[in-house]
Amino acid sequence: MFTIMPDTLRYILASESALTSITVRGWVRTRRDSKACSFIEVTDGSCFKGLQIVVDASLPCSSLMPSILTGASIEVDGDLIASPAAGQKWELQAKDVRLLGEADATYPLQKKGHTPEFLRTIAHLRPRTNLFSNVFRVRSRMSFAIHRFFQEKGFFNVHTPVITSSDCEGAGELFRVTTLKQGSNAKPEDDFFGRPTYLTVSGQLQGETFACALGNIYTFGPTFRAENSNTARHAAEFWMIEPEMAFYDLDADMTLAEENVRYLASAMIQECPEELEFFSKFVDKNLLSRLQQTIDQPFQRISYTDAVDLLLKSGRTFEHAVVWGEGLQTEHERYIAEEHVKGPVTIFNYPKGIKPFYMRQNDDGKTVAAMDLLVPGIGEIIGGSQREERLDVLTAAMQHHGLSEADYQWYVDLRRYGSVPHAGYGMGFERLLMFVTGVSNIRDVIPFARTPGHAPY
RNA sequence: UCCUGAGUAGCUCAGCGGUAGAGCGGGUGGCUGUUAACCACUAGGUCGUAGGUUCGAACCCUACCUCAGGAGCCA
Repeated sequence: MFTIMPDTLRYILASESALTSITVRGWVRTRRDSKACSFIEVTDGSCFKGLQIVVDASLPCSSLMPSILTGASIEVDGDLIASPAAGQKWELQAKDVRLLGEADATYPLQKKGHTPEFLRTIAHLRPRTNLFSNVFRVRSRMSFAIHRFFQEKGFFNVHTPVITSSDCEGAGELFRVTTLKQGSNAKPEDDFFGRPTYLTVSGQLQGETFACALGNIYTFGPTFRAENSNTARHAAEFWMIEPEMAFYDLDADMTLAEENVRYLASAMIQECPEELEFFSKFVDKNLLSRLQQTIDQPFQRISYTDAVDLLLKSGRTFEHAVVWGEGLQTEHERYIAEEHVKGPVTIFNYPKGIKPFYMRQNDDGKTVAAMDLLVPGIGEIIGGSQREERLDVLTAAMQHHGLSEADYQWYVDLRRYGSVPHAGYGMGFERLLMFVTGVSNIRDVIPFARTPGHAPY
């Protein structure tokens, strides 16, 4: 049907001059009729803006107008001319309009605002809305920016497995992967892989093996947690970026994490200006200033011990008591990021009792070289650590956590053969997207959200 | 999983013991280089589900389901 690749609206709307005899394809947003002509607003997804098409009532194709309802797909031949009316620079003076696919009155997306909750129930159609087309264009560009950030620094992208038999301890509940029939009493040895396997909760452990070979690596892929978490910030399937760097200590790790967040805030401003304008106007009025502040101001770093002190001295009464040795609660993190620092902040050197076995023990004997990067409004966006590279300390920690060395033999081998200091972190891609778009629910920044009890597509 | 709140027309909501309502969207007619156009008319509902209280329940009670906000777990 199409002999040439059609020009997108992104290209056409950026035109410096009028264009004759072009063809446009897209989906109808609205149609308004007047006596002499009809106005059709069309979008094709290539950019936020749509194109106004003017169909003269004298054209034969004007008889199609009653069937050109919101949601229909059309193809239009015409000339791109300067619009005589306010509201748009260009418009397409139609010569012929063809209806490609009609949409009747049952089309759920009307010419009016819809709630994100309703749009979640029609996840197959919501990318056609202003909000979601903007979100998913940003998602694509941020994904590319992440690869660019690491590739420009010479990092290698490693594809760690999705199916794994190792539990990255501390990361949460796992989804079991099996070919055994429900209710069968077959043993794990009879299963497809001859052992229990799961969907990965983190590529970190495998990432470490590649860092200890290629130097600096990163993973970027789907991650699965079977936690019964029902919040705006958790999904059972999400995408995570996990860099792992040989010869990095915690300080270098934190520096990279900060640079990473700053780079992506900058990419948002530079590469998604139309989308940013939309989000700043309709989603989060403070978005632009928050991104600008992220770029301009140095990130603060506060040790866990100092964080506990400042919380105790804040004069605030918190719902959960502030106790050294226990995790910081959401209200504590929010106070630090949103009221004390008023910007991104990294908390480091957490008590070892609340952190997993692989984090490097500090000389004080009480803390480990762990860090969390918190941003206002979202909380933890990055969590990382320097890894324990000393064989004896690692095996002792494993014993203390009740883990069998045999299960982690390959991981321990990294400390047995040419061990080096190394560090890494995990950044939640969806949380990053929430940060750069202002969208407040994780279900609205991932194409098809998987949350407890919900996987309809 | 816990706490709180909400489920009424395709969508957004009002009604809160006595005949089921509005705006948007759809249809019909009118007007207009219109901008989520405007004006008039019109069609459209087992009031989340199941029980209960009552002469009478969308409204009160109980259970369940779903969704949202907050909490925990974390990215």
